[in-house]
Amino acid sequence: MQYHQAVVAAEPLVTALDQAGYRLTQPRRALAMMIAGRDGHFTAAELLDEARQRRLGIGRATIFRALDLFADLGLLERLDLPTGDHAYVPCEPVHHHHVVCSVCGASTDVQAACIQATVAEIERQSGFRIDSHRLELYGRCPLHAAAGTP
Amino acid sequence: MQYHQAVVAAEPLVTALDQAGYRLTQPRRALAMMIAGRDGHFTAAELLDEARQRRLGIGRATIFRALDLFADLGLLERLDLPTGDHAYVPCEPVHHHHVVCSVCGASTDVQAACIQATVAEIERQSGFRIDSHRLELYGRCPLHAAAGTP
DNA sequence: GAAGTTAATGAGATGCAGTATCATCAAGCG
DNA sequence: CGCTTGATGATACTGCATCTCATTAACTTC
Repeated sequence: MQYHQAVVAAEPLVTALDQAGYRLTQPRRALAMMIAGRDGHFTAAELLDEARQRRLGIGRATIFRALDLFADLGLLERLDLPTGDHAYVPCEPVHHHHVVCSVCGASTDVQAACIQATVAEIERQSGFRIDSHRLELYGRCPLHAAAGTP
Repeated sequence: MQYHQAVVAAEPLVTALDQAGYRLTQPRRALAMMIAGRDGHFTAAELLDEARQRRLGIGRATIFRALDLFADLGLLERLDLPTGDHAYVPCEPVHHHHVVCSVCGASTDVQAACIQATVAEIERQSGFRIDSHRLELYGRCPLHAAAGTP
């Protein structure tokens, strides 16, 4: 059983496409449903598998295109797991960070306003002008916090 | 001209291999030199090119194995650029973060002790137990700070 | 310094993620 | 209904990374 985060409904994805002027095609609707049905992060390969198993007849290119599209619209974010895999996380289109459970893969978004101080400190330390940053956190969700204490 | 960070000497890489019980082979020495000669981050592909141009006769598998090895020993860290490319950065085996210049690719390490507070805040917010995190910062180094103000 | 042991190597094959191409299809519009 | 054009999917392709395995050479032992 996975740690439940609020399951994303499919409608926001579909309506966002509509509002941005993209066509609401069957493959896109199907992908929106598949994404909505997932907790936490998922990979393109997982969606490919699911689509194939369900005989939806959706091509690989379409899946990558749709993921790119959702990412452009800020509804998905692509993140890099420590394993080197690329995963996607459904999220709100505001700046935030991801916390990923290393046991079950559940993830959740967090706002970390206080990181601005850290960024400022780093600008001072390095002399760089920081434009953007990515903070990814790995740990164990409440249901797995007891497992394998490091 | 790139922003100069301290160029890493090859010896630490070589001695670390020795101390960890690995053999000091010619390809590994050559790669240590190549890595030491680079500022900032580099990709596996760049090392492959350099090895080929110099006719060192080092196989691609050897390069990837050596990079893995150095990464395991904590002498290199693999990081994911926003473009999706994988790069390696020579670094000290202590926890730190990387700042990467988006103009010239120069990078430098920073310690961000104050991030502990941020992590604690996120643990509280999310209920997760955080084991590790990665913070990657993108911006412009002192030499390119003026370029393309966003 | 020579011989033996075995980690390490390199060439090529293979796997796999992601992209490009392009003829066909269907969403939205009138 | 029919048109226009964005979207699709089959296929081929690219490029990074890994696997396999026979050969090589680094370290050990004597």
